Amino acid sequence: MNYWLVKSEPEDYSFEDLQEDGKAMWDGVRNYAARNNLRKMAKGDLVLFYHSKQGLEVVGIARVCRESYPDPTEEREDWSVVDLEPVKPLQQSVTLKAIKAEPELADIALVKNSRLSVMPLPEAAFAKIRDMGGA
DNA sequence: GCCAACGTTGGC
DNA sequence: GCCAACGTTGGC
Repeated sequence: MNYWLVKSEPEDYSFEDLQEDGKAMWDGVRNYAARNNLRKMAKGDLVLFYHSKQGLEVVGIARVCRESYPDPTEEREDWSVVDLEPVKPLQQSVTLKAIKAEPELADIALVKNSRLSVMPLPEAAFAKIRDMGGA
């Protein structure tokens, strides 16, 4: 089991949207590092859902319900998608500020590389943020 | 709205 | 293969 974090602008697609939809095809990733991370996801892996731009906080937990497959909206280029389903929202969202205030989270990509939209998380970091969120 | 950080493109 | 120019992301 691996752990991940994905970003989405809530104006574009929020965790609430994922809950309403029941599942979502995670398309639109156009960054090779992020794509390669998508491709390493396995069914059942857990994913923290982060709201970028507005919110700047981890708001919920999702799960990979379909492993990576070629992006059906893209015919010419080699991009990938996965399907995600909601697991549950955090009781309280965990802000970027709170994450940055935790020394043990100082090395995660969310802090180190603010532009990466799909990133792996060490299990300990996943557990820490989940616990901070009361889930 | 600004701009730093990062990734990509393309000329050489 | 290098690197300057450009475009995009996302925190502030």
